[in-house]
Amino acid sequence: MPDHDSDSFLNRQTKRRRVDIGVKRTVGSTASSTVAAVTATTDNIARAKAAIFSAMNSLSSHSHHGSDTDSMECSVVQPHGGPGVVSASDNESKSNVLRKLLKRANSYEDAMMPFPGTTIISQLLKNNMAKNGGGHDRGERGDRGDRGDAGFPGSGLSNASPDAPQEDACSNSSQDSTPPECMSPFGRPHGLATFDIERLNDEHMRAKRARVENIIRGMSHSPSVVIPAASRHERNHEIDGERETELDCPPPQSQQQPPSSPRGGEVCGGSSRENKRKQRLPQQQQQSFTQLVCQRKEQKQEERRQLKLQLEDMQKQLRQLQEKFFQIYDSTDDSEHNDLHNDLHNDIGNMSEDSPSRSDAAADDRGGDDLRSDNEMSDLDPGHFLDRARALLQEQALLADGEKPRREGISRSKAPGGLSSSMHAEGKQLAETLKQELNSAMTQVVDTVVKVFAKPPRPPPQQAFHPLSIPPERFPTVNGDNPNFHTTNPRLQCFGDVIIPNPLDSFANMPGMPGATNDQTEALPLVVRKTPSEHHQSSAVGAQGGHHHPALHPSSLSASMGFSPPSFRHPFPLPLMGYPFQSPLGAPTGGYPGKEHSSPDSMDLSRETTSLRTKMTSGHHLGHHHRSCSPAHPGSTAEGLSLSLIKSECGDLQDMSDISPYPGSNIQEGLSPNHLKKAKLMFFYTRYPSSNMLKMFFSDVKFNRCITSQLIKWFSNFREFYYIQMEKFARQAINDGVTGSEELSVSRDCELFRALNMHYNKANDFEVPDRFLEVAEVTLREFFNAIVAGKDVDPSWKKAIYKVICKLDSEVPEVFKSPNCLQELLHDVSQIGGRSSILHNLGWVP
DNA sequence: GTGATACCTG
DNA sequence: CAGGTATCAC
Repeated sequence: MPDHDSDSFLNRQTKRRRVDIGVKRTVGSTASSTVAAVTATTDNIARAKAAIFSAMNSLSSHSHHGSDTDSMECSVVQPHGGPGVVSASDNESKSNVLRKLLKRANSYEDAMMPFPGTTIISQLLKNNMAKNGGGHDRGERGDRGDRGDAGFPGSGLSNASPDAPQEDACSNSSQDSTPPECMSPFGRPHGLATFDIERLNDEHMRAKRARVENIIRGMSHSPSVVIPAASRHERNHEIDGERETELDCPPPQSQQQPPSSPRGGEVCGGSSRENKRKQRLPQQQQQSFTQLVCQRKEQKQEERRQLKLQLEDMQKQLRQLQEKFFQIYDSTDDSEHNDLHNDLHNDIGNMSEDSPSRSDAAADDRGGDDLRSDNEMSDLDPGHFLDRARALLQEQALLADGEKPRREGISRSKAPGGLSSSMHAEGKQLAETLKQELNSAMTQVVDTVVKVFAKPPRPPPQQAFHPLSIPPERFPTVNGDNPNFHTTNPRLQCFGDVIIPNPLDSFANMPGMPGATNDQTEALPLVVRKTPSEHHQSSAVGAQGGHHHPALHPSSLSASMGFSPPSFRHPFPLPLMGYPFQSPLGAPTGGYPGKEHSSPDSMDLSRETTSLRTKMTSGHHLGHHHRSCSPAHPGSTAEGLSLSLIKSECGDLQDMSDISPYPGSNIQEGLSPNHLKKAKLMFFYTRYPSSNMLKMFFSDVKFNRCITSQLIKWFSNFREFYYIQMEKFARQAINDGVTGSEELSVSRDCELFRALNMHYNKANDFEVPDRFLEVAEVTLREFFNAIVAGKDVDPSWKKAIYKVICKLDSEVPEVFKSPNCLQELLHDVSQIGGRSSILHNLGWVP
């Protein structure tokens, strides 16, 4: 609304300005121009309509213009001297009415507008007034007249009116600061007796004159006359616009005048021009004066016709409205109908009166009605009253805008009063019926709305858990895992997660999850779990079991292994997160002091989770445990409510698409210590893994930007340490007197290797591939040579080495692709104890 | 502008 | 190991 208002306001202003300007330009065009202008602006139209509507009445019935009216009109009217405008003829009366109406419109506009009399209407009025008053003075004079209400000095239309006057006018205008509010000056034609026609003629003439002058001016731009426009003040702008301005300010002027600028802007751009114009005008005017007058008359008549038509139109509409109004009552109660009818007629009759007086009259009538209505009201059922009011409102709604205002007021006021006691009973029934209907309608609407709101966010409760309950068949797994075990297709889950169900719903539904396995039952709704068999299948390598939630599956291998497969999703989605939560795991068994993160900030959470993870790792390597960072969170609630998942973190929905290609495995929200360990081991094979590779080998992690970045960062850090060690040992070798890189070698016994192994394979439970030793040796030599060559002076001297090393990456054994690779590898080592088995798994053993 | 990387710092 | 920043390539 505000915008609209402001806009409208601006528009109005603009329009107004424009109009004003237009007036000035055309000046003389008055009637026609005015009409056009009026039609041009919707606002004006609306007002005009209202005015006309009221005027309509006056025209049809009485044409008396109460002095009150004038007084009411204040700014505009008063100046005129109200009574002054006595209508001698029908035409005159009409014109007066219109004038009043227009005045009103003006008053409205004035209030809004910076400039008082700028409105077209006001100008029109002025013109009319001017005619009456001076009938003859040229526009210029009129202007002056404005300044001095009393003045109206130069009534002489005298075309010839000399320049002096004109100039004066300018100066005067500037001097006279006729309050803009009062455009009336014009309006207040002294010669009230003069006929509208005359006035119109005058106006037309002036307008035409002005136009002609403008044209002439434009054509004959005589430089000779240049008068300093020292005194021009725009307050006159109105005047100028109509008269002097018209004359003085040529089109250019109008152009120059900034619409927005207040009067000042209105000042004719070039005083010189004005002067010129003024001087010339007289001549010009004389020439075409006759023609102008004729045209003016015609225009005016046309305008009147149009206005009449409009009024008639409105009257028709009013009748229609009345009919409708009565119909309503007819349907309800005849007796009342009559009353209402009468009332309405009375009102209408009042309306027909002059608008101003009408309003008063209406008020009076209303007073009477009110009294009556009050009495009746006491008997009236409130509901009844409301119903009636509603009906009326509806009716009104159907009607055209312009006219309604009045009617509404009337009808409303009457409505109550109109209700008769007889109607009371029936009315009650009607009211009841309406109430019921309304209630039912409202109920439906509410239900609909509720449904709409409830559904979108996430499918009803059950849907929320769909991932779990949906039959496998419907969601074929990508990796070909046994569908039966894949109730939790990662991808599906992800999508499902996107929509966050209402926590309450989730809880509510939890118990009844259909088709939920035992795990599921225990588990949280969103938790995705695999059955033991599923776990095995899910892993490429096969073998690991442990995807179960520790609590649920304490015996799972995972528990024993450092790696716990993540299979559990957080049941409670955080409302703010647009993302699903997979709770990584099981750590949750409550083993972790983990914190619950209710914080919506996913980013922070992610970091936090990571940190926690890291800490946890270092702190306690919970044997089983959490693979994902989020692990910590779940902890607080045994249920695994791990809000931690919240961490969907960085997770952009986009990232969802990055989900690992291996749906078979459970996807975790974050990286766990085990992932770190795995990454370290992978470093023995690849120093520069691509993001795709990482996704491949960390298929159990839901990849998103954060995860990817983190993994990359891990490897970056690994490299950093690696190269630091290489440089360190290279320099050490140099210091030790090593002369050639050939002398350098990296063996499992060397200090360098131990340092590296300690860093990447602290537990030393992993057999470092020989290939790594080779790469390490190459790297060491590169550093050695570079340093020896003094390349280290170059800040980027290591880049060359990096290039070499990055090409030495070897393939990472498939086993690493398994989420449970650590379990497998370590398990084999620890449980089986056979290194050979591990090597075998890694493919290192033939 | 973004992502990847290197480098530095804590 | 993570955070931050700078650089480079796309």
